[in-house]
Amino acid sequence: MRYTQMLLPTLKENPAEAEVVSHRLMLRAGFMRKLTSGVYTYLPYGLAAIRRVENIVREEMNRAGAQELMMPMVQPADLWRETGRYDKYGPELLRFHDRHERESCLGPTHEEVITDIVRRELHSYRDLPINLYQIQTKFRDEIRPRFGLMRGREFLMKDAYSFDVDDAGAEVAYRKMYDAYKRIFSRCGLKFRAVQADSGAIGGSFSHEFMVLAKTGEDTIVVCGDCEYAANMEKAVVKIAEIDNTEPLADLEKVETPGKRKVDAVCEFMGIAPSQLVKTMVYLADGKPVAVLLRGDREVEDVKLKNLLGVADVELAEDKAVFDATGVPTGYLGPVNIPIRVVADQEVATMRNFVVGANEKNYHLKNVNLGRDFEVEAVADLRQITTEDPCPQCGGKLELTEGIEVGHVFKLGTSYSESMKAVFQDSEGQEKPFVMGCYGIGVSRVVAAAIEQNHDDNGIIFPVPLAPFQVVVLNLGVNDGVMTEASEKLYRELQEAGFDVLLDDRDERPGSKFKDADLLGMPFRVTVGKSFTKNGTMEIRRRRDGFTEEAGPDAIVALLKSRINEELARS
RNA sequence: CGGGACGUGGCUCAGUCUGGUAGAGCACAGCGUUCGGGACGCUGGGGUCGGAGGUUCGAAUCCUCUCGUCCCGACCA
Repeated sequence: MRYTQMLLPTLKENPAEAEVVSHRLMLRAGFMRKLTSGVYTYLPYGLAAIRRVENIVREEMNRAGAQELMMPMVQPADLWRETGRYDKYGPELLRFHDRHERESCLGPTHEEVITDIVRRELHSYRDLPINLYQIQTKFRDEIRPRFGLMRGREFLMKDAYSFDVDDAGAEVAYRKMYDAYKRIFSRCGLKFRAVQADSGAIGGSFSHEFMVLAKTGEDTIVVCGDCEYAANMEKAVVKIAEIDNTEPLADLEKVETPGKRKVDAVCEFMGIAPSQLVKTMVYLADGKPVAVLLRGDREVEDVKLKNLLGVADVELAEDKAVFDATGVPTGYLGPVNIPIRVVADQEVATMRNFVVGANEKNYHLKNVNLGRDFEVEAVADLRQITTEDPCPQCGGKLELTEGIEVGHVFKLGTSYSESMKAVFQDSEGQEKPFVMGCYGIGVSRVVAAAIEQNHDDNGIIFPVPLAPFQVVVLNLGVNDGVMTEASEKLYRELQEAGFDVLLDDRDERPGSKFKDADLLGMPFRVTVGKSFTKNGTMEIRRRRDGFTEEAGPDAIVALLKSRINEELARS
């Protein structure tokens, strides 16, 4: 491609609307332009990057035995009513009426449509297993679109759906997709982890999120430096050391602690460590107060609490709500004779002779013990994991990192097939619902994530497999016949050698061309400039680290080829 | 939906408090010089100041309403 013929509008300045790196760089590098909130036009350069991801996804899906099809974006409400989701889905589902007043919606996902197709066309166990996928634009009317392509309302997604005769088959299908996803993200040159996700009511371990590791991620994840373990912060299992605490139980003692409400203040006043104190946090679980006990230096993990209590929502109670529920001001709460439900983090059960609030203003209790002085309704893992905790799988050292969810694999079971009466006959002639799985990849989000993970102050640094062009050739002498001829020749030769190459043939000053080349992030740059005039050599520069070398016109194609292969071999 | 900020030429912004005939830089067009890390000079084109209503002799500026965008939170995967 010639730069002079390409719509590639780069911006010198940061657009005011973009905050995060990928968003900023995608606008600056002429990837896309916004039409309205969360909705973008993909310009040629951005589309080319998306196509790279698409092709990798397509190849690996096909390799895994899935078949591509394409489903409609406009879907009838009745289909969604069959699964009850037309009402349940919420305002993210964009609903509208067509000219005949038929209720319709824009597909945010396609379980209903695919299940409809399969129930119409497949009737026998002989047709199974099958895995169908599409790469298509989805629309979700997000509450707050943000970060450009990271959370748009319209986005490109690959979604696959598997249908099997039984659970065992579905698990095989799941595993195949899990493996395919690992190949896909590896081929994209991304650093990622597959983390166990909450599989909700279905249970088991059949839901994984694929997270690209990058600072701007929307989720915090815990990864082990020594093994493969990775989990969402909310789900990370805290494994506490087995302590055989044989410290003798001491007598309960009431201590005056005037004005000491915060953990630190109480500890300092009493001369103890926060690890010897148990704090009492009052939460409203679906509006009803529950006290949560945990060690003074720990934090409650809301999701774990929510799951334990089996409620839809938990929130930390305001001071007033706490007082209304317990008659005690915050800061002096404790589990002894508290009038509300009490649950405790597992760690509390290993502690002895600890300090708690006395449920009386300006007093705390010393030498309190679970079982002797109070009882709790449940003991469970309720706190946030920390980097001091051991890896729950191998005991290794944990790290916290941010992650961007780019893929999700999920075993669905029979919930959709049952509600939509999608059945087949098994080998004994029995009617059975299909056992389903669904598998998504946010294609446009992968591009954003790749940029989040691969950039520097000057712009994007594309991994070779995702780069719209592997090479940019800068002709610094468009008005110089010799340089232009050499550039054109190189451009042709590189194309013939199978590269995607951009020839910067604009009549611009060298500085502008260098800046744009860096911004656009192609892995290699070849400059035909003054060193060519002087001694007949061209310069190859690697975007990633600035490594630069010179070669003559006869050697340059071969050299570039080997450098690119090196890059491909790195990941 | 709560909290905050902002809408002025294609882009980044000043001007708004204190009303008095719309500015800068970049980009664009022409000419000249320049040419290996976003050059310089001269000339030029381009703006219903998001929209509507109001106050006023006079509104980008003050008031009311409205539309849109971004950020934080809740929400979602």
